[in-house]
Amino acid sequence: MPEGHVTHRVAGQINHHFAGRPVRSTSPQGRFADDAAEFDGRVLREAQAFGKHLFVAAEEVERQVHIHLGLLGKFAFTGDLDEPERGAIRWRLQCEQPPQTMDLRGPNVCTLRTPEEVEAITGQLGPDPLRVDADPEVAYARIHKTTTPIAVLCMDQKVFAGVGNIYRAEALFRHRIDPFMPGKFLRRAEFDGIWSDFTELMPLGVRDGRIDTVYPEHTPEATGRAPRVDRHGGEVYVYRRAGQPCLVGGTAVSLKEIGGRNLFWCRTCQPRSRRRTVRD
DNA sequence: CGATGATGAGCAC
DNA sequence: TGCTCCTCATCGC
Repeated sequence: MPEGHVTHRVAGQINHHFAGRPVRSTSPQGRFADDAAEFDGRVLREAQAFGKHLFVAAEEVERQVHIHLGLLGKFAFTGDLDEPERGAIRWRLQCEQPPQTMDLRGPNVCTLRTPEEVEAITGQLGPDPLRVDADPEVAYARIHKTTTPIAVLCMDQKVFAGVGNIYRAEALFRHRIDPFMPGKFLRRAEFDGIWSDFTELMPLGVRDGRIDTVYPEHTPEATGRAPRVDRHGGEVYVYRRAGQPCLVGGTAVSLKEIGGRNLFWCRTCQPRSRRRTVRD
């Protein structure tokens, strides 16, 4: 479940359940065993998310656990200290009081990083809409000087940290932006719309644990349509709705692979723009 | 460039 | 039963 809202949500859960408490740290699967042992018996200090990257610090340990979920990684929290070791658990974190078990499976990255390495990783990232210190001007400057399509830029972690396939498709739809528009031709108002969508929608994703992007007038309750059924659970306009009617105009939603990822958009609501030569 | 791999839920067939 | 996938580093051509 890996867009930035998941990482930030998990950071909150780790802090809630483990921060300030001594932990058991193991790697039932074995691949993280030596590193996990460094945290074993320590007091957990803090988990922090930067985009899709998660860092966990413990007292008296210089290095931090660095986790990137990739496409498949998942966290599972339970209040059961005897939770069966089902599947390949890369990292298991437990505390006694109150009882809590956290299991991490299938991450792209799970390793210890020195403070210098942590800084190098976070320094590569663009502004994260879920962090209060995020500076959107950094993202605008990068978009403003390239001919790369805006749909690709929205997924570039050096432009927006934490944004993934769903939020990019939905933000572009909500602002009726042609996904193939070169970044340098994006209008300032369009950029502001994208950024404000990320800063409004992603915190809702952190809070609810699902991605909802439809305006009140397009919800199932407002229109009488059936709720969406998909693994991600949220109400969206175009993501993974290829061939189905657009919720606004009825046009079949389009799908095209671009940059190795599936892009969903509506050709009617997000028409190919007239040639643009001047930014405003 | 494209292929590969971490891994398992959810859904189509 | 099999395919997809909210990702991205790495490898080979």
